[in-house]
Amino acid sequence: MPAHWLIKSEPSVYPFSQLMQDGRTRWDGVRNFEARNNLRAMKAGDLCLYYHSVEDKAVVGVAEVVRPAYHDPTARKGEDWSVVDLKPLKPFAAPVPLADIKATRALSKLALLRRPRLSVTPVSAADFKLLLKMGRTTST
DNA sequence: GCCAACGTTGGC
DNA sequence: GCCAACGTTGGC
Repeated sequence: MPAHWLIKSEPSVYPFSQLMQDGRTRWDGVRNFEARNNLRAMKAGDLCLYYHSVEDKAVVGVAEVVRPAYHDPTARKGEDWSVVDLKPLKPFAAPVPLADIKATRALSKLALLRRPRLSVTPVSAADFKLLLKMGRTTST
């Protein structure tokens, strides 16, 4: 059973469409201890909801972890940060806006709502499934 | 080890 | 563009 996560990116920095074009990317630049620890808990095959912060404020797709955590080559010398490699899986047929997530009682425990500044958060299997459904994206 | 100051994030 | 929230840093 793969675990589920939600990762955030500002679309002006690295949108999901760019991940689609690239086919694969190194998820670098995470500089928060808790987010880093979440990255380190990821396994190949885990599924990540891709959330666009700031400009879109919507979940826009699903990505898959293709390489588990390794040292972030963009970290300053001596600093201990991690990255994973991701590939795009599916764009949402209907992006799910933050406002809809907030309006959905069943999602009230979602870490995105409770820890809005954390860039890598775990998602329960049930919440993941519901968000896929809200995004009208059936299979991964 | 506490806590004030600072920087960053991200919703509004 | 503003500002609240919060993680991090550094002086004491």
